[in-house]
Amino acid sequence: MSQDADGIDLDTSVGYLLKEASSALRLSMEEVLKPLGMTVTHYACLELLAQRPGLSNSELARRAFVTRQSMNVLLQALERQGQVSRPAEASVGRVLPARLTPHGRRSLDRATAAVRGVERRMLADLTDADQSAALRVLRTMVASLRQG
Amino acid sequence: MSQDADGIDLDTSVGYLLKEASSALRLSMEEVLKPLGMTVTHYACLELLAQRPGLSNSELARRAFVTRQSMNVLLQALERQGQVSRPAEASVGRVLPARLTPHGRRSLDRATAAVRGVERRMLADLTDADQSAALRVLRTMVASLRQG
DNA sequence: CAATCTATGTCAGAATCCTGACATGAGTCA
DNA sequence: TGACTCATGTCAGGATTCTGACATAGATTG
Repeated sequence: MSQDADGIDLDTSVGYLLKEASSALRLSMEEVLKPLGMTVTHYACLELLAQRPGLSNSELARRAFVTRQSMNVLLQALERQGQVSRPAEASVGRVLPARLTPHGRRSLDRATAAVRGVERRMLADLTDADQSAALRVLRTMVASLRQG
Repeated sequence: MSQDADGIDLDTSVGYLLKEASSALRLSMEEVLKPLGMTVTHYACLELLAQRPGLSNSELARRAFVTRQSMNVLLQALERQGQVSRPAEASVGRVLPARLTPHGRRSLDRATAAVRGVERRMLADLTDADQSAALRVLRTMVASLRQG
């Protein structure tokens, strides 16, 4: 039964539970975003632009955990829909800073309300101390993984 | 600055950090599994079969967080490679119980060692109490999300 | 100053995964 | 018993995402 002789016990593995929780969260988000005609990456992109206006395609990709190629096709679609605007040419280097249009802002507001509901449900049975602990532990794990 | 007026603050959002941690973990796992010619889902499938021999394709899919269609093409490939065996026809219903072959078992052992190293690094800076708290909090979040 | 390195945006192709659908077998219930 | 529901394995098609590659611009380094 020990983890040393046998494989990794999935029921007590932080890694497996991390994947499970992340998967459940993504599913719940897709569920509430679908009626709004939005995907999770789509929402993430708008939310990122709301908090850091002028983020580049590559930066958005990194923070949304997709490749810049994927983010670029999304940005092109969002530009076509008038939710995001980018200058025709770069003022410095090759970076094209993206910004939310008023239309994109309205889309985001609807999505944020929906997503906030999901996050609230996810945290409903946790105390404030639990949530703080979760933040600290998750940040520690990310840092440890990255310095590999 | 409040979460009520503005959007969701990504830096203090448990949901965003969950995705970030999960993404970092997946990246690290891909990194160590690639030299072994294995994907994360591939590894997950073998690990699941080691712990619950006889799991069906659909069950494996659920526990590996992919669709049964995706798991099925993986299982077919693993059968071709001689890592997994399934009976030609079902003895009851349509369920085809899958099992690890000795060859699959050896592949899994190599992968488990690699993955255990990743998980160990991820948890290196956490106390036992932290890890217990993480397990409890993650389980609570999963349960809350599922009863939506 | 020149060479190298790094990072960006973008294009094309391939791989992956999912959505939709079908037939089959088991359980449920009137 | 018969109708209904549910779950399984599987096939085909499409959508999404990634891998690889290229030219370009800034930073770094000798």
